[in-house]
Amino acid sequence: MAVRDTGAEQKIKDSAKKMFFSEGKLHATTQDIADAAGVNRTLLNYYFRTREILFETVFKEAMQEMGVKLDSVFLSKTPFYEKIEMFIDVFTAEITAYPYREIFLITEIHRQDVKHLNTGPGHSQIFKTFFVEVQSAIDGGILRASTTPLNFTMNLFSIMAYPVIMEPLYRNMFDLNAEQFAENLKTRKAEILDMLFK
Amino acid sequence: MAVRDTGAEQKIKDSAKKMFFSEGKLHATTQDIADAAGVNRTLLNYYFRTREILFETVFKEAMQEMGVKLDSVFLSKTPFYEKIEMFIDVFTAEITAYPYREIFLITEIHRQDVKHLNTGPGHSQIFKTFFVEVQSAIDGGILRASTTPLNFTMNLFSIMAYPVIMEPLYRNMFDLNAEQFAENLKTRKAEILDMLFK
DNA sequence: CATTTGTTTGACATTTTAGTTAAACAAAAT
DNA sequence: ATTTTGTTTAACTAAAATGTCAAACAAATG
Repeated sequence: MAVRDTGAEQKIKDSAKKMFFSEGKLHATTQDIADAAGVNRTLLNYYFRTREILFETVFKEAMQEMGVKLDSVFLSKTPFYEKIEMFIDVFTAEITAYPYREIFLITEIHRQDVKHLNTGPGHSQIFKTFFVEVQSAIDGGILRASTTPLNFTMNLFSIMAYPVIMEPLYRNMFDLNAEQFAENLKTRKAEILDMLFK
Repeated sequence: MAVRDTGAEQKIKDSAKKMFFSEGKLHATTQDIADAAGVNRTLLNYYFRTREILFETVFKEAMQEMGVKLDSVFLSKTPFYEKIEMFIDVFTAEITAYPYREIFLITEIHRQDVKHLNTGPGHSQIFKTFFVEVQSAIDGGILRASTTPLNFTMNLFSIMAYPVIMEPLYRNMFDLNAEQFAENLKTRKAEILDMLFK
């Protein structure tokens, strides 16, 4: 049978991911997405039936991509400090590419009718395992005694993600241009490690 | 002249603030807002002319309210550590009441046409003053030498705001119910202070 | 080269949303 | 009691956005 695959379907998904997750255009319409992809809007319906399904598809793909990458870090047998370093590197790459992905999820969850909120089930177990490791680091004196695995993990996510998301606001508040802000972000890995570890 | 003021205008603003800033319903329509306020949708147009103006109005009000509160902290003559404690208390109250306010701003900024992005001008100067204070704390050995005023401030914002915003996702990822999550948030002030200060 | 199969388009229908208008209404002032 | 002024509503218009459909198209297959 003839399988042509001119790449339109992929172009649409890439375009949607870029608008939603990279550019933060949470109100993008199907027309916006089609235009950015350089295809006719009807193709969105041809490939994905409805706009909702397109949303689900790209979101699930994005979450799964991240899941795979984070798992490769969390499940590795590296010593704790090096593991966190790896995590920072991987997560920084993710958040830089898709700073608004989680925000997209949250706003979709909060929309009138919640249909596709699943972040994937297996995650909870992986974090339980990771939390044991963090607890060992606390008990072993590598981390501050005042922290907990949950707080440690949330802090880590927060410190890496939030500044990237808030860039437009922070640049205004702190009077920084794009270069200055980008330059500062680079200095943060060392800072984060120093802050989290004792 | 007859000034009746049945409170509809205020009800609309409160309803909009609640939907956008508290509940994170960034896609709320004028009908949604009117319904939640218990008024006829036409009243939104009567009082605010357009939906855009309503957005601007509630956002400016919300930012100004926060500005006043933060200024009262930043400009107070309290010693540095106590000042940060005050800040955490004030900001926690703010972020609990309006967790999605800044996210709303960011998504509006990223919308096709950027019209009302002004966060207010005076802020930049206030932060410059605060940054001097932070630098003194670094020089005085109260804060880690590896930090900078900018990083210290962004970390503070991040750690407080992000977990609240991400609650629906984190509860899923970490398998927590609403009570467990709320309980944990309460433990964070001590943790944050311990992490930020040497 | 005709057929099959998947792809793409334009035209249309439907739904949703924002904005307008004129009239009804209610309370205060004259 | 009537006028004035501000408030509220229903009905309507206009625009924007989603979804459907039939026909055109292009490449591989027989």
